Amino acid sequence: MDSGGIGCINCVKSSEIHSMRSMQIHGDDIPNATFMTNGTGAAQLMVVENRKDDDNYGFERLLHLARTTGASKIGQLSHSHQDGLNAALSATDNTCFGNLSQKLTGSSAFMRTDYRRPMHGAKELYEPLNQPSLNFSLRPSLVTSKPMPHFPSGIVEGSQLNIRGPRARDILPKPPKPSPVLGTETKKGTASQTRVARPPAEGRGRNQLLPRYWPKITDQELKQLSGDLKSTIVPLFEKVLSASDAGRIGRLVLPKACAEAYFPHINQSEGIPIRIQDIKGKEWTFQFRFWPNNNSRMYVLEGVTPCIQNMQVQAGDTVTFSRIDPGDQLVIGCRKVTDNVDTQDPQTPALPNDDSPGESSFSGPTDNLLSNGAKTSDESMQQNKPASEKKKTRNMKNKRLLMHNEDAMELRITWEEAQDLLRPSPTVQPTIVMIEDHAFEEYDEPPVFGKRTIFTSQHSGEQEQLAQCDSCSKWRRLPVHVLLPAKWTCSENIWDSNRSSCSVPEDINSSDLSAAFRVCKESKRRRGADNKTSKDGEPSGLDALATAAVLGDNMDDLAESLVGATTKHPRHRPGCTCIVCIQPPSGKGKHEPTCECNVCLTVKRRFKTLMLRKKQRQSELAAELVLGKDETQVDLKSEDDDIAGRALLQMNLPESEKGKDTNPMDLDDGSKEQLDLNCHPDRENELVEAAGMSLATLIKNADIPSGAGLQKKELPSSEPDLLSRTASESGECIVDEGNILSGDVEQKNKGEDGESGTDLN
DNA sequence: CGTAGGCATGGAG
DNA sequence: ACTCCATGCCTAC
Repeated sequence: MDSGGIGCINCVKSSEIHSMRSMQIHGDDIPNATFMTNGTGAAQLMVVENRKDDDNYGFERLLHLARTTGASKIGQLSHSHQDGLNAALSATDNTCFGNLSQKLTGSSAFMRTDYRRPMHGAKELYEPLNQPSLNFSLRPSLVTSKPMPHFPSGIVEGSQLNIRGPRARDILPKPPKPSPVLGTETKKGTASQTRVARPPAEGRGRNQLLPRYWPKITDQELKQLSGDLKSTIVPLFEKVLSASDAGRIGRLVLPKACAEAYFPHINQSEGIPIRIQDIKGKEWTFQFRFWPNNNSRMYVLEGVTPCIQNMQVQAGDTVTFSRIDPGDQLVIGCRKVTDNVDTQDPQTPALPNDDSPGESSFSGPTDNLLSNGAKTSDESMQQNKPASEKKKTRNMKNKRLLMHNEDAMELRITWEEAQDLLRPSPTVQPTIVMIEDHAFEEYDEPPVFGKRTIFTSQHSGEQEQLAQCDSCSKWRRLPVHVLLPAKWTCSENIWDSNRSSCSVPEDINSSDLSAAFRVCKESKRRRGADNKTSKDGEPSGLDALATAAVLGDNMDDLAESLVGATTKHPRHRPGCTCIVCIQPPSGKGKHEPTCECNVCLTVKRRFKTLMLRKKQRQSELAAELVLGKDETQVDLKSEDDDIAGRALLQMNLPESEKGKDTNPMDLDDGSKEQLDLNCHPDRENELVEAAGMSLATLIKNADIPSGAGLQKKELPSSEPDLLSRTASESGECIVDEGNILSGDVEQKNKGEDGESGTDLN
């Protein structure tokens, strides 16, 4: 069960809870509920927190809810969430566990839903329960907005919310394979190259190992390694090297749980010498020891510098620890960041590399973060700052990067929009269960994520549906009742054989399309207006930008420049018209600040317009600046960030969204957004780099003095805020663009135009 | 003064 | 509230 559970249940059982995605729902009676998935789609939880420390009424309701709906388990969450989760997930019956009445106080209660469809590796646990899948449909009044990355995030009032368990499978990464045995081939004849987190091997307390330390060696690598060493290799754990690990001090901090699980037990702080082979069979001797630390221990391997240098790994790269089986011989290996671009565990913090020219969003080659005694770029950059600020900056950077990795998998979409994408089989009627005045829909079959389409009326008054081909991006008319899968192409247009090929021209003229977009947009706006309560009466940065976009220039020239789009970027779909894909062949990389290509001109022009409007607003806010200077500055710079982000973001919108009559920057208009469930963690870098312009460059070229609010160096690193604002204020979430907005502008600028950025301050 | 060793600190989870 | 751990920092050499 160990190996079976690791891919799923154990993900939840372990401290992976931190990487779970959550959404909060405020109910009338249930104070606060959180929906969670473990990132593999393996387990999903309905968590209801009891916010009143001295009140456990929530539990009784939960219990009732769980029993009524057939949830298999109900339990409580401790404050750390983990104990409760572990206990609850370990329970196999349908009862409560533990001392709930006592533990619930000041804590939480939760129930888990089970699904008819067994999750990966969880068969034993799930199937015997034989529970129907549970789908929660919450009344509009229950929902509020808090982003739930991974799963549709951001909740908009006024919508029914269906939470359907197995759905995650459609959009989440594939769960890890439960095959800890080395040399195991997953498919006949070929070893898998999929890099997955493997369950930890046997060892003391291995169940406590954080998944980020789980070895992520591919079957192929494993096979090769085993072959090279002519032994069976058991991957134990791995660690991304921190700057200090790779530093010349030569101390590699070992994760405590890993050290205790797989290294010899040591009683003395001085520890013991330990011999570890590298993958070439060369033997190294390190001192394995610990430092007392807060009644605990901190394990380090000392003297690793020669080995680190020999392997030519650096901060950000991963060192792996394995064991030769049988026996206790340890093997140290490595995996460099560049080998690993597409397979980085989203939870694994990668070290920053501001200068890397980016094929990877989280880190490229980390040449300047190094170990050989030279000042790293990081250090150099911070040289003149006081220590506290250095530290702060460093931590902010780490935090930001961590978020990038995690957010890479985020799906920025509102719950309301998610509703539109849910495609339960039309023949299946949900069972409505009323529990404490809350209506819950229950479906036997998992729903399917559908393609976003536009419903419109023809001149004859007949309703029709417009859908965009994922291959050629042409819009096709479809019968109104049609439910499309998430991916749909012209060839699947079985309703119109004349237009069932991408080669057939679009039969919808642009004005019709624009009109349809407009209708959708207005409809959505109306809904938004009904639901949204203005926070402060001030337009947000996003709104200001959208307004600016409306009042600013049109995008015709950009649209023109998009003709002849390429698909050179491997992550982008054919027909993608993002700034990367529309690059001229020679334009890979940089455009000079003086470049006058359409792309650059548009970026510059739009940015200039936006900055002018920004300036105008600043003067209007002058009085407020005097009154509450600091606070306003924070707001302003956030808005600047928004503006810059959106100016760049705009460049990445699909061509279809750059219609002449539609406002291409209006993120409120989700109707015309093609939901893209792919994540493009690398896209923000590409975007800016492809344009060859940093924010600072843009500002310069916009020829606008940086105002009081424009403090480029201090662009906020609080991406979640920005992102949640994007989600909640605009009511729209965009997968790719969410990343663009997530602070990489700053990184980018540091890398390409750091000095200018500083000057802007 | 430079460096290494060892512990302390504080952010993050 | 608590642990973990990256790294700061003090002290001895």
